[in-house]
Amino acid sequence: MTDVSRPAISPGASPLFLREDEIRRGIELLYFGYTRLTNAIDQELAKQSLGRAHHRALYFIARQPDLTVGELLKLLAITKQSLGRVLKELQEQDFILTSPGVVDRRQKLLRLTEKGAGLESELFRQLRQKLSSAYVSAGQESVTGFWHVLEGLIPENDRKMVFDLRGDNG
Amino acid sequence: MTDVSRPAISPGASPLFLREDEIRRGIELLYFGYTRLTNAIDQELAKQSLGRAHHRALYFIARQPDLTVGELLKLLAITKQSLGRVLKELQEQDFILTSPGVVDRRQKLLRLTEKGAGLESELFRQLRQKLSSAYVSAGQESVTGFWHVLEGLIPENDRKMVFDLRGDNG
DNA sequence: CGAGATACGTCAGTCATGTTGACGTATCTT
DNA sequence: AAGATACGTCAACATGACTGACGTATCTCG
Repeated sequence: MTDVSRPAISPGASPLFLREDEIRRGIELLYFGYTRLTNAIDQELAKQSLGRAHHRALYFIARQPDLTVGELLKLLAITKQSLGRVLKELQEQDFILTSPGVVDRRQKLLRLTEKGAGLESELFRQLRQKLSSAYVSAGQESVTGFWHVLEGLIPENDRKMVFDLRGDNG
Repeated sequence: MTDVSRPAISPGASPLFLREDEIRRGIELLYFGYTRLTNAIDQELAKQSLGRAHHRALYFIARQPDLTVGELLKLLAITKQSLGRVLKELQEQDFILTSPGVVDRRQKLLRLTEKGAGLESELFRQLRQKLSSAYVSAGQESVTGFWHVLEGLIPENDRKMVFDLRGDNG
């Protein structure tokens, strides 16, 4: 313990030894990065008189066609009343369509119309532009680090839900 | 072009060639990671009858004591009417105090009271818990990658503002 | 000095998105 | 047949954003 220039405990041994500034930097970058990414599509959404809430629904339905209302509720973590309004508006404007569940007829399966798929892919295109330029400027190794840290922010109980978005379809 | 199983151009050569799945993964992790991190302090805020908007103001004032209203407006990117309400409530509940600008008396300098500093540090403690456990589980190299990608999401024009939060004070 | 720009505040109305609570109906499970 | 589940819906309300208009104090500069 004669060398005071470094902690006796190796960096990263425990969360308690992380410097405050590293945490604040993460908080700030997450805040600005997230808001700037989502800003990227606000104009396009406004053209269709839609908001962020509509986009989130649209996104997950695109990601998992024939998603049920219950599954979407879990992903969005909002009340069914809130989601109901959003889905109603999306349906009225012909962005989504629904069908009764095949195995369980109480369920309602959600799917994009052609119009909905067109909008979603335009919105995705704009998000991809921003995100891939960030990926490219940071480099592939940074990208996997980016993923790993974010995965660590998701509580154990929610991880399966998030990971299940990948793999079982496109 | 006889091998359709891989693109002819090497991965990462240009943003256009990034696989859709890598982009969707980023969008989803950013969404879930960000919301789960911010969820971490909702209960504590509710105890004080405050919301997320109050926390954001509190956070930046803690980060840059004697911040002006105009600077805070740029950081938050909301209207002065919205911010006005938030600051008024924070002041009424004795979390912040203001003083006229020294060099320019039109300005209003914002600063935390002792009570405000206490609350901010408790909220920070909870955010740090979540974020440092993510940092530790991902490893230091992942953390720098995480930072680099997020920096790439912030438009050139905004970067100085974000980077200036560091360095000139704690 | 005086005109205009700037920093900040404020009144008034609106919108988007979330909440709680209560109830109704169809369908599935046992 | 009874109860659980999936979904819908009515009503009231909270939060945090917005636009537009206007007022005051202070600074800057010709």
